[in-house]
Amino acid sequence: MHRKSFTNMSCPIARSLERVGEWWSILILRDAFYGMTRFDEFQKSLEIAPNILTRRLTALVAEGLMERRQYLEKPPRFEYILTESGRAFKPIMIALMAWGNNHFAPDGLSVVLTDIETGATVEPILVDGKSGKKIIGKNYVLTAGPAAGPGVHNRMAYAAQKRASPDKIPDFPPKLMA
Amino acid sequence: MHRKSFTNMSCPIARSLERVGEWWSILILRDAFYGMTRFDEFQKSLEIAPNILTRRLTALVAEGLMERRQYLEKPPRFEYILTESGRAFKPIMIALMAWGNNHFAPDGLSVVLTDIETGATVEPILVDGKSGKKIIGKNYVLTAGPAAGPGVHNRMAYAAQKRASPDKIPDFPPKLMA
DNA sequence: CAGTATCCTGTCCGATACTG
DNA sequence: CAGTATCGGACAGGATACTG
Repeated sequence: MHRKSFTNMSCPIARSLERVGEWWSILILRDAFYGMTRFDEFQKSLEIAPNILTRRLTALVAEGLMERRQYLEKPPRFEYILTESGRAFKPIMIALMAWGNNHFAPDGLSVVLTDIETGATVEPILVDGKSGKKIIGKNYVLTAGPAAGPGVHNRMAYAAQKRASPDKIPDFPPKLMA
Repeated sequence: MHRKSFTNMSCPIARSLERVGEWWSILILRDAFYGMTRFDEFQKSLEIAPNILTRRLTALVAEGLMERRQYLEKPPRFEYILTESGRAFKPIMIALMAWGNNHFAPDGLSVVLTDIETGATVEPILVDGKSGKKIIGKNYVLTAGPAAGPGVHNRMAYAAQKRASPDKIPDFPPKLMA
């Protein structure tokens, strides 16, 4: 992160990113979620140098998050649209937004999530899709999944789980026991 | 992002980050969520150069995401613990994890979220805390909040909202109308 | 154990000029 | 409109040595 500051600091997402890392790509995705598709839309919005934008866009396409599609034969014109993986990034964007709004919004909220049917402002929270319970604080831990190797994270996750509920320890990953 | 590849590519979070940007800081936060607090825990886990770890840790403290606390008088020993803002980053981490799990997990899930009471694996989804409705796809848009300025995002958000529900347009931001 | 001190390298980015 | 071509600078990150 060697930009002095992100383009639009009144955006809570940008503010969030300012705290954690790098991220032209994410800002491009953000604009894509706003509905932008064309090179110069991104360029004007982000005030990014054209060569850099090309680079980021190319990378996003290579990573499968965006698709470059010709929408005009002559003159040849292209647009950049989100792929399914790209669209699936939206919850992260929303989570970043919520974080920025709740912790780094000195001047009030500059972006909110809106329910398109009711027009109501949404308060995004994470829940367990199965149980419907809110995911908060200490009730949930990151743990090793079926494909995990025997790393230090697994050991810590296993220990955390054991501390919390000794009788409910799952049987994976087998390697953990070794 | 000029590391060749992140330390542990079997971690879906790392895999996610690989797609979007930079991020030692996030990996440190990840480990903090796993329960790590000490310098050498982070160092061993991340295989990061000590000077870089110092730099990142210092930055995280400066940004208010972690706190450096002395836990031993002599010899002086310090630990790094998440602040409230730091803990609030967890949903983003979870969202990143879910994204990685759902879209970039060629070998199966290596990290999952676990309900500490029941031991069940959690399927994290975003919902509206007020209405309880799932936040998916096209039903929700990022829009300008009360503190927003008259930027292009506002115009696009406004347009999107108008397209979706012409009768439910909110009265903010006033500047938008100007 | 918990860092500090140097030096070096890579690359991400910024600025600018130019093209069909 | 949608980029490509060059050049330069800043800083994140890497390697290594050293300290109380």
